[in-house]
Amino acid sequence: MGITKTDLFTADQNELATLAKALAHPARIAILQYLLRSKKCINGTLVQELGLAQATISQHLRELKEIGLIKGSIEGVSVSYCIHSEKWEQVQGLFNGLFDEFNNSCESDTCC
Amino acid sequence: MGITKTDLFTADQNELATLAKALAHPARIAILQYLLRSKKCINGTLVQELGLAQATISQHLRELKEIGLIKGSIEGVSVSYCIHSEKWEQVQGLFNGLFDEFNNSCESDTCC
DNA sequence: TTTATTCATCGTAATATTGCAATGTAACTA
DNA sequence: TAGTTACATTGCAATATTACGATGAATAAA
Repeated sequence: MGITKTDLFTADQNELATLAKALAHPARIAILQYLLRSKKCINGTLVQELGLAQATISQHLRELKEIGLIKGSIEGVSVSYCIHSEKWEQVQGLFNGLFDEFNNSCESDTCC
Repeated sequence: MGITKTDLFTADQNELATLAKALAHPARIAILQYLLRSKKCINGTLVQELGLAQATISQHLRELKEIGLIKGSIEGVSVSYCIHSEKWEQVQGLFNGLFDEFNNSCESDTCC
């Protein structure tokens, strides 16, 4: 049915899945990496950088913005995007929470 | 067109996106957490635990297996799944690589 | 051998995602 | 004001995902 049954899961599970979905496209990974390295970016630069159409980039930027991973501020004619630090730290925390469950349960003893 | 232009991106970007996609569903997060906590699991238990149909769970398990995050071994009538440790560590490494770019570039100075 | 159990696979319906051309909108410029 | 620039939004086509009933395959028990 193409619709996820979110009511079956915990808030954390849904949040983690939603964040993972935001990262689940190489263009969005590339945008985030570009942002992390150059502090900020604009749509036009990314069109040159990534080779996708302007409309497509804009759509990916909107997704990242809706999730809260990035924020954009108008600078004259163009829009400057940058990482949303607080959210980014929260994301790191959630993923590390998952990874820690592995490190705490599996690394020491022989599981499977 | 519903098809990702993977050729525009690096291997790492595509790999990270593919892994994120595997985590981009709360049922798969729940399965992984259950596995991390109880070392192993079988389809039937997850049906009870998650409340999704058996066919649906099987499909999610297959996705996780195809990516390499888990592995399954036949135990009589049932199939026992468990975390694939090596792959899991690799995943951790890739995500941490992304997170580190943030920690190295943003945390110290005032970016945006 | 028949029956039950457990999981995988198939087929299908509903919905979501990806990508882009075309168009809309807001701000700067002459 | 008219034109230009930089993005956003809309509308659409192609493809992917999610979910589940029905069915298939393999093992164990009677």
